[in-house]
Amino acid sequence: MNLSERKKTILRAVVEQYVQTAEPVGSKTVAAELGSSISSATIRNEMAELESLGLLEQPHTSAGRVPSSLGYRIYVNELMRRQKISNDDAQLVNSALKSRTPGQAAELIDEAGSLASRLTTYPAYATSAAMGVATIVRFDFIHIDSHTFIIVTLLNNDTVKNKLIHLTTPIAPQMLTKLGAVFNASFTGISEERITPALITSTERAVGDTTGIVAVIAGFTIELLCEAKSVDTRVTGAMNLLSHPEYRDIDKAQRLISYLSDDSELAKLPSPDASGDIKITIGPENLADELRDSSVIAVRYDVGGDMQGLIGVVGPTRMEYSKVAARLSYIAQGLSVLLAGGDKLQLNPERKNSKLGDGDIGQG
Amino acid sequence: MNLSERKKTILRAVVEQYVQTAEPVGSKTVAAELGSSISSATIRNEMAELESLGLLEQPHTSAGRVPSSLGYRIYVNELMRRQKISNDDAQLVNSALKSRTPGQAAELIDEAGSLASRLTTYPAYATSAAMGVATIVRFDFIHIDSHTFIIVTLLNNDTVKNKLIHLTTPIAPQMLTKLGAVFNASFTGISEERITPALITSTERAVGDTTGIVAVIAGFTIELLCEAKSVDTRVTGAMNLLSHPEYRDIDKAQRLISYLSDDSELAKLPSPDASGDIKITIGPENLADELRDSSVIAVRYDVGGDMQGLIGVVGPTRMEYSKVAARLSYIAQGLSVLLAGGDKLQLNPERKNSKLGDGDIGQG
DNA sequence: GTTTAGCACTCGACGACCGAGAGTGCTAAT
DNA sequence: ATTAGCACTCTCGGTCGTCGAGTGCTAAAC
Repeated sequence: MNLSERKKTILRAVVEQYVQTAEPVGSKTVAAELGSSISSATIRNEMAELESLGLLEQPHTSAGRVPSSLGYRIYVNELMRRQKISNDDAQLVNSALKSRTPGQAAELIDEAGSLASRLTTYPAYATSAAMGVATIVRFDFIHIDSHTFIIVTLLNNDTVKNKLIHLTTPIAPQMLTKLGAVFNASFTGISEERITPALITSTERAVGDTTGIVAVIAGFTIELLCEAKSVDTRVTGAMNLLSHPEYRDIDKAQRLISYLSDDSELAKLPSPDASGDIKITIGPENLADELRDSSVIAVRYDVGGDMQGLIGVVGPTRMEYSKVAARLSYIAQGLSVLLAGGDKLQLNPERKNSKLGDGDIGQG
Repeated sequence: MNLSERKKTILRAVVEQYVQTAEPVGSKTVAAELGSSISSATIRNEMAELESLGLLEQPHTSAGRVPSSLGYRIYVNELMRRQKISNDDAQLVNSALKSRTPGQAAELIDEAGSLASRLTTYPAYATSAAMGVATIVRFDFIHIDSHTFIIVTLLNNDTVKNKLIHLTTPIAPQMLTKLGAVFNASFTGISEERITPALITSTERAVGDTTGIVAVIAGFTIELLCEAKSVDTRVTGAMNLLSHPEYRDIDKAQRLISYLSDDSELAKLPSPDASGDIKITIGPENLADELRDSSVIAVRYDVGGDMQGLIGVVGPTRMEYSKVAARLSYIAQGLSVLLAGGDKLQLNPERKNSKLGDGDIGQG
């Protein structure tokens, strides 16, 4: 959109003022804002033109102007000044993320979501990092007693999953050893859909299993791999909505909140194309009807390999886009570093209570 | 409280009517309700007496009556008719609880909380079953490669926890074996506070550890045991509040919601004394100021041994106490059965995809 | 003595009305 | 092209009066 420099200045002033006060802004206010280099009358003319261009709207005659969603779009694309996250907030993010024990990816992501919602005062959503293809790297079967053993599996994303199995019929330790050998030979490095009934039957024959234990372990494996592949989305701080005037209408707030609690809908939320990218969708740009007068800001974080996730917030179109974007990116960046950086344990004989990964996240 | 039969009938009618309509109920309405066996004038007199007894209140002259919290108390103690859960709802609970893979206690409890909130339309809270004393039954260390190994621990509540450790300095498989022997000898069967620095130092000396690896494993153990002992409370369906007229006032709703998001406050919520018991606290009976005009219904579930948990809902004093209590008990009962019933795996060569525990919950 | 019909009274809810104030668009002067 | 001035418009907040639900009281009926 080709706007005169003055129109841009005015549009920016209107947006920024409105974002702060949530009330239609009039020509006089803008004039004051702009240091009275131009009179309110001139601004009135300009604002009328901006309105006919579809960038501003009037709630009613004799009210000030409010940015239209197109207006916000122009603002976001061309007018917005990039903001840096404040030191205090950066500190907060760093310490919150680091307080989580590494290796607990899911919790780390939850924490990131909660941070996002606290730092922006909007509901936040975070999806767990999904991996392209999940496989098992290694199986171990730990014999506890004649009726009990533990399955321990190491996945290709460096997480360990286990399951305690109680049996009604006894199982011999030798059988477990045999199972271990066979599973490590045939079930490692393959994706979930390659664990076929045929594979299971042939494995049963190989170890001479007539009890169905092979099928149970295989079933557990499939479950694990599915779970590792699936993204699940968590929403935090939904009630933050209530503190914003556009959601004073309880029904409106409730509609949005219930939309946000629907996992299948959540999956359709906009997502940026590249890592670190910020995707902003404003009002009617959103596909979902429920988001027609809300905006969504999402950033992507990557975790080496082909794992990646999303973290974003939902709020009124009247949003501090710049601030929110800065904070989200910072959190996403921190997540990437912590998740990808690995949690190599630096042993240190001096210290008694070794704590993990003290690397800095580094500000962006 | 000694009330004439007629007063009881009237009080019950007022409570039940008010619970349904959320509007002050007048003498005429009660008369209609009671099949016009008594006139509205008589009821007016009775209601005036009930008011002077402190069981009813008038929002203002010339409005109908509303139960006072004392009124609700009498209703709950003496007047309420026990309700049974509907078949549909019982079905819903059964299938929802059973859909969770057993052994995942935390998820099961989450599901129970979510059920409670859906079935009652109020925010629900559920605490994980806490065990009196947590100890480790067994350690296993799985050697992956020279710099990596897995800690697998079996706790006395039959859960398995693991952690993947990446080292910057190599570790020999023999060392792991030695560690296994020592940890199983000295760190099993003891509670967290008995893992002292002295014990750690002596263990380090016993295995000849100069790298601090013993301290790391001990630290992990302490963390685990603390985690196992701690109860954590989850709240679900907080936004359900919004659909009830007493929380139309956004600020009021927000106050309560933010109260419910405070873990330390949550711990103070009322809890029943015995398993299966239902504890109902009405309005000002609640200790917390934020709950002064809300009611809390909580039921306890037990899981063998000394593990137990809580599941409850928070809502306006104008609550369908009977219905809510019935549903909560049913859910708690289901939880108890599923959690305590153990998840013995019945092997069955016929079936390919063995599923677990199909026992019925049984209606109560 | 208890119950009931009748009636005057009270008080909040709802809608109409009105003035104040903010902001606009237009016109004419700079 | 900009600006001062002005008439006009529309919302917001307050006041006022009506309406209706519900009460308490009194007196009659059972």
